Amino acid sequence: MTRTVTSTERALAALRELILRGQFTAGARLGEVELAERLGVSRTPVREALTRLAAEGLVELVPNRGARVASWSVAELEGVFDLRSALEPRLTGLAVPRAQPADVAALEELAAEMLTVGLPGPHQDLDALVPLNRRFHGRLVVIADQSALATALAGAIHAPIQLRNFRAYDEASLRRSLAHHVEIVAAIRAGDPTWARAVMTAHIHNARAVMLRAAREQEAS
Amino acid sequence: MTRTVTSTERALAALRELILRGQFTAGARLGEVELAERLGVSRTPVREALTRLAAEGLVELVPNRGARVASWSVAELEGVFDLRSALEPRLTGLAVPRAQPADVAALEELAAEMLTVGLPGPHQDLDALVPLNRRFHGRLVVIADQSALATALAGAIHAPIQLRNFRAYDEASLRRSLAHHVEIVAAIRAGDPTWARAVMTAHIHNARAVMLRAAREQEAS
DNA sequence: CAGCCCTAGATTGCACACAATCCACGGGAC
DNA sequence: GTCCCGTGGATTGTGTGCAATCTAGGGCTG
Repeated sequence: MTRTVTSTERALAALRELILRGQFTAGARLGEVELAERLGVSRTPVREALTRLAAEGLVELVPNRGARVASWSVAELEGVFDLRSALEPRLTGLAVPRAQPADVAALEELAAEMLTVGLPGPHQDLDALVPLNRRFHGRLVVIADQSALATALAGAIHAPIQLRNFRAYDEASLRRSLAHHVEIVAAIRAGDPTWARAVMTAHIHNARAVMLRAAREQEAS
Repeated sequence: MTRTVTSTERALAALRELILRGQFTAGARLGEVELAERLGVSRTPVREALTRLAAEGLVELVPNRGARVASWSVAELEGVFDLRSALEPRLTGLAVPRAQPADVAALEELAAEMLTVGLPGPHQDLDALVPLNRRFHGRLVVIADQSALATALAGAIHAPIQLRNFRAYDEASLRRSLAHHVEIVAAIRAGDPTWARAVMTAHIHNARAVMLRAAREQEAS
């Protein structure tokens, strides 16, 4: 009894993955016919996928002029990180009392794996860090089980995709970021929401500093 | 040079207005053909309007089973108000230094008008309160000019539409709510973001208490 | 009589064709 | 040379028909 999946869903998932993986440069035009051919469906599901991605904030939709991959100015990025720092610590705090042992184990494994591929050494692979990071933060959202918060966050977490790799991080910031994940797991294991919230706040502000620096450099060029 | 509007936009605006005005009961089925006839367009723009409204959180979209007017459980409502109390005071604080004299005047007029139609007396008209309230909060969003925050809020502000009239308010709560609007304008005029944030926080928690009580009663029935 | 299957009607999902709109590129006027 | 305007090609917007899917109801089986 495999649930049949509609073309729209496939197009949506495929497109989101393409964008998140950075297959398009920020601001790149997304022609409907081109995407339709590339994904092997007609324009109709492509259009629907595009409007949904626009709602997620991944693409920008201009009437009569089609879709572009979303991009953010430095000012907008500041707003986005401001938002994240309001929402994500709160979400983390809510997740603490709800986390099951399986959740903690999963988070712990993700955090450990990120240490492996994130730190300098033979296993370093900064690109592998991106999906792991997404899964870590995504898991927290699932645990918290707050649909309103989740949808509100969805629009914000995708924002820094244009600086989507971790190459923007200097080594000190990267080590901090990886350590934060581990510490968040520790706080959850200890059942201490205040601790978890605090670390998440630091985590986001650390990322904010890195991203804004990178965005400023990029904007200056 | 009147900007031509697409059928989708008209359908979107019309549908949103219908839902917000409470022309449908919460959970009501929204058939595509029925809406298409009612709005005088084909199914295509209706479908697109529905997906966009789903993104706004006004309708729920189930694959192969169409659209329904969104509804919220008590638990979800709690989450929504939690979210609003995190975002809207912050937004209000950001709006304070940005408000122009014209903005303050507009807010003041709205607050005054709400007093007129809200308080018991010959001019009382609780239904007229709804759009005024929307305009007041919407104006604050415009003034703050924070697109990320605005989109995050958009999903939350529509939530209580099923209890969309102000009849759920007991008189004390209603008086408080109306007074809050006036006081927010005073705080903005004084250029005091802390004051504005505080009143907005109180405003939302006041609404939260009313709405949750109403929702519980409704759910119990 | 309860439960299951199967069919019929209704509804959504998708593709395609045509209409409306936009954008780039020349040609002309000043 | 610069600006304006018109035209052609490309792209998005919309209508419609058909396929896929769901839901309700009746008849069959145990």
